[in-house]
Amino acid sequence: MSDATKQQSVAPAEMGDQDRTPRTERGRRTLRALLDAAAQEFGAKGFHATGITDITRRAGVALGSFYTYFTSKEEIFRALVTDLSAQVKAHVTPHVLAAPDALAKEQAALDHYLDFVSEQQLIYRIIDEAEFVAPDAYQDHYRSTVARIAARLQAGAAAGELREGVGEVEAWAIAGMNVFLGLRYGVWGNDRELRDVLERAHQLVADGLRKR
Amino acid sequence: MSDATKQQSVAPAEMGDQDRTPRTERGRRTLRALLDAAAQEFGAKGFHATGITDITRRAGVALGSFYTYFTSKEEIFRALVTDLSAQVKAHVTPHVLAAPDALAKEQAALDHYLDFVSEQQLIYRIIDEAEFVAPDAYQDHYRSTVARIAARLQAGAAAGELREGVGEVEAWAIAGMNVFLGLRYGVWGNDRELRDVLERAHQLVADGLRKR
DNA sequence: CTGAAACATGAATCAAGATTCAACTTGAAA
DNA sequence: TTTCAAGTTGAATCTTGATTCATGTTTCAG
Repeated sequence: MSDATKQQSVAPAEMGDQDRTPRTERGRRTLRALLDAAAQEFGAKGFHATGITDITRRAGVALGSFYTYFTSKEEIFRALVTDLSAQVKAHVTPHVLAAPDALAKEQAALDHYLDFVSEQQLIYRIIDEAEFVAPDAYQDHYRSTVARIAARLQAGAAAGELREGVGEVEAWAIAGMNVFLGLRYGVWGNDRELRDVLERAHQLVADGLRKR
Repeated sequence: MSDATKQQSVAPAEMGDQDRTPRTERGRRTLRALLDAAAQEFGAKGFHATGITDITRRAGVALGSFYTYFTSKEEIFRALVTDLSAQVKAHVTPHVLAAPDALAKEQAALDHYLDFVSEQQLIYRIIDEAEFVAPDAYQDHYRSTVARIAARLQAGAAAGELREGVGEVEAWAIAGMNVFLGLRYGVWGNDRELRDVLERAHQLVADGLRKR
């Protein structure tokens, strides 16, 4: 519960009006409790089905306190998306950096992405629902994710490990592949071994479908 | 407007209660108008932001008439998802059948899927939102879509055109790829030439990323 | 110790919008 | 023609739940 939103610096929360950043230790604790509770509730029931009261109840906080930290339900959702996006990145990046070559990097990325999704199952759905609740946050997430993939691919090509000319389109394709595999085998069902999924996907990315 | 939901046989609409299938020509016309209007409204504003009144207003029908045909907002949404799912299939299948070999079939599938998405932009988002509004309809859609892809791949392998052993996992990967490319280049922006996207994606699926 | 400034509280307010319903029309079968 | 099932109508009802606010309680700098 208290690790859904670990070391986050959270939202600026300045929105034209008052500055809602907590000034006290007590305040920071409450804010954290609200974010963690919101992650659980939104993750389990979705944006529209969860009420502010659900969030405050789970956080062990009075209804009115919510508005000390957020101006609306959308605002906390948006903060959560930003935070989760950073978490995915933080979870995956070190393993990518540690991988020896371009193809291994893509495999590592998928591997630890599947990891994260499997662990965070419900919570991960928040990012997907953002497509409808906070489209800009959703686009930011995927645009920056894909930008990182594309940069890796180009570096790999420059190093002579990948075909010349790979770039943005290939990056979107890989991102889509990863997301669907995560949804199907990480969230919907744990039937098939993730290791098997990983190997098959990687073979596809590396060498395609054609018989040789 | 009147072609978003062309020759559909629409929903059974029997749900434990009365049979709401129209018995008159007039009734069938109204039902059609409601479905078309709903597709427009849901597509443009999303499920929660569109009211029943928005739908009936656009359909040129009184509020109460809605409940002659549907028991709830969710029900019409579900009917729409089922219908759109069938439309995508209908749009893509003939071209797949016409393609000469396994790889060409996958290319044709992506090609005409991108087509459909580009044409139907907003409307297509309905299927995506179903992940949260009608999860079972969403799963049905993708499970059956993927089943078709997997069957094609297996047939291709049997014909000696594809690697041995390709199947479900590869099919999910391809589906994810297609969906993301459709979202990025079909819905979000028409910047890059779809032909270029198509070629790059196909090369990836056929031969992978590795330098040879 | 003391008094703002921060923070907490939850009943009351308010708006939106889904659903119901009783009265009215239409159209085609008899 | 007549009649009735099918279809139409929109004002009224009902729920739900987000947001406000007036009133307490805590914290901490000085």
